[in-house]
Amino acid sequence: MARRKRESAGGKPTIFDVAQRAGVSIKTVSRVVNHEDNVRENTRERVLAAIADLDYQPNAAARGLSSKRSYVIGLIYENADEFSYMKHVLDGALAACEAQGYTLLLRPLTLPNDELLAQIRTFAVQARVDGVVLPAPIGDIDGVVDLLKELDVPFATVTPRTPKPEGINVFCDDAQASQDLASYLIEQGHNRIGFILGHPDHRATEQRYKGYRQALKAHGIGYDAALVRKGLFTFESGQQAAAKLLSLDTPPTAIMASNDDMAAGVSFHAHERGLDVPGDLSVVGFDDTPVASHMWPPLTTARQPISSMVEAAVNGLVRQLRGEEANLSEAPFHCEVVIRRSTGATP
Amino acid sequence: MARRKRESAGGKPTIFDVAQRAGVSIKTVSRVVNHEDNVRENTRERVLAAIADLDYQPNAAARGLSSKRSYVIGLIYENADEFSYMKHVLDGALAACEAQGYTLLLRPLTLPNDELLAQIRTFAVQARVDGVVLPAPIGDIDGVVDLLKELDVPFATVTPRTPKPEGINVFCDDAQASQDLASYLIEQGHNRIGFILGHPDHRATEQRYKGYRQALKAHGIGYDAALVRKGLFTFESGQQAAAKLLSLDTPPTAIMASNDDMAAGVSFHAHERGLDVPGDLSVVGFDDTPVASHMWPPLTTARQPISSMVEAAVNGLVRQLRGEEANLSEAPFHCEVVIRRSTGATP
DNA sequence: ACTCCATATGACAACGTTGTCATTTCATGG
DNA sequence: CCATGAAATGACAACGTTGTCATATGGAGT
Repeated sequence: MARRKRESAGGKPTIFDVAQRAGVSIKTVSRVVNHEDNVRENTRERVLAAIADLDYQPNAAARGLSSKRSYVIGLIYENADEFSYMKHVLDGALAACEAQGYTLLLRPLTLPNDELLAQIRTFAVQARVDGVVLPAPIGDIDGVVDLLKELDVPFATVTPRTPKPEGINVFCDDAQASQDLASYLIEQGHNRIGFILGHPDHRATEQRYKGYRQALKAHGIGYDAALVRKGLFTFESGQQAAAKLLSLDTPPTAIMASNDDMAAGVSFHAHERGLDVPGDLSVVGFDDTPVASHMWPPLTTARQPISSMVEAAVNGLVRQLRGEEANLSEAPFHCEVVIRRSTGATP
Repeated sequence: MARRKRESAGGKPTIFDVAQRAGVSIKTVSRVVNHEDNVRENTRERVLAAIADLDYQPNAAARGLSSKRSYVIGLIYENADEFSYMKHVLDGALAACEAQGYTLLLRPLTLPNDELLAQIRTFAVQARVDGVVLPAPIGDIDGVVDLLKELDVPFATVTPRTPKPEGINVFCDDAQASQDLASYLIEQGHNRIGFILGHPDHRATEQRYKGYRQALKAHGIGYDAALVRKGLFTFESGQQAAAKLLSLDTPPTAIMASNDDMAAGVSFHAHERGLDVPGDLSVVGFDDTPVASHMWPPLTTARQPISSMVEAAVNGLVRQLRGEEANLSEAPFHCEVVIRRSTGATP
């Protein structure tokens, strides 16, 4: 007269309650919940009705214990002060995880970091994640991808493509966007355009630099090494690079920074020198972070669809975890150029 | 000759492996792992050694299934465009969770939102969180706290204190910091000081307004309602409020905005009008977000120890979950005033 | 040495799923 | 009407911990 287990106590309904109500075995309920084949339509409906009636929610712990999967995806990221890029990463990752029924587990890391690989190993093993997403610059770092392969943890990177991409890789046309920005400046009459490189550990750095050179070449403008300075993607490094560039005997009339923070630094320094932007100096950034539209003057820049890229990465990862084809498009995501008031015609 | 279970397969070591190696029962291993009493020092050491030898990590799913706790803390937050406040919230929450052995589960919400309570209910029930952290402005919203009490989900709020605080509440001295900022302006010679209110749903809004009025009163300056404008904590609302204030017959010589984004809007608008900051207009913000130090001129503002506050909230919550006294200090956290170049003497 | 009690340890049954394999059901063709 | 095999369903044992309760151990007091 009674099931052997779960005498329908006051707690949350379990798979037994649903099975009893639908008049089937727990295994059939499990099949319905997990969208498995070989369930008669009629049966499926009865089970779904019982689930709805009882407001049944599968117990994640039990599921994880039995299936040996955690339904957790790890997001390993650089925890820099500037977080606007990561905000978009987070939005995309959360949206995709939610849609796929996965939980997102955050693992911030500080860079540079000698123990990086050890920390990632600990995280990957200890947290029992089913897979890991590696946005730039983490996915760019030597050894990270190899480590995850060694640990046999599925992963997806969101970072400019390497010659031989490993695992799932989502990327965008940084170089093209950079070229478009530089071309725009050239069309405004600029022919001495300063360029501030990004952090050398970010693969995007070389892509953006490449676009700059391509634009010069396409317009027949000679390359001047004095106009290219190193930077670190920080506001301060942008200030410093701007100071050097504007102290040249023939200073540039426009400066392209490899990201918005450095561009803000350039603009800040120009103001300190009493220069007008864009009257005396045009300034260009990259990323379209909030600071780009809120600083004065607002910044001409390029916007990456970061959330969508990360969503695509998570979706690909989940498909792989489910044993399906990862099935990622080979085409890069497209960056959009945003023209604002920080750029104008040659003085 | 063999245990009944777990013939030491190739997989991860389990509590059985540790028990065998240490020559004790699994229950004793469990006791050691969970820091329970009544384990002889000698025994504890043997178990710990075995754990270290095998690199044993308890299985979270099994633990959760057995103990009926998830070891997950939910963080419900407003997913605004501007994320610098949330970055600090996140840092604090992650740090505390990591230290306490809990996992953080993120639940972004968009505001305003008619289905807010339903969404929170779904999250709290479905995600099986052990507790929830509610930073401002979520913790300020009518009904949220009551809902969690009804659901019997432990929670901690990080938001200005109400007359009768419910659950764990962590807060800081917003009003005092605001008063200090206003006093500083008055000491610089300003006596017509504009004030831009924050979003009416944030409890911090009234606190910061209160500090402004207290400073006026303390210095014997009359209150002028025309100098106080509504805002929404956004850049745009700051611009608009500044436009109104600067169009007055006798415009203010300084404007206090209730946060940095609005202050950036004020500064932006001042530039559009051709005004010099701080020569013609002093501008003050609140929060010390990255934009405050990166905009031109850099912004005088007040900095809250948000990470520490959220850490304290999580720690209090965890203590409560463990059945200990929540044991929170009654003293508010202290905000620090940061003087930068956006403020100066009266023109 | 012996009792007694607190302390330390162990045996074993949950916990709620999924995986494996056995069994039933159903349509189909002979 | 029966044999056949595929589709549908079910029985039951994991999964790795913690909670409960029973039992062993050791030291203090006689």
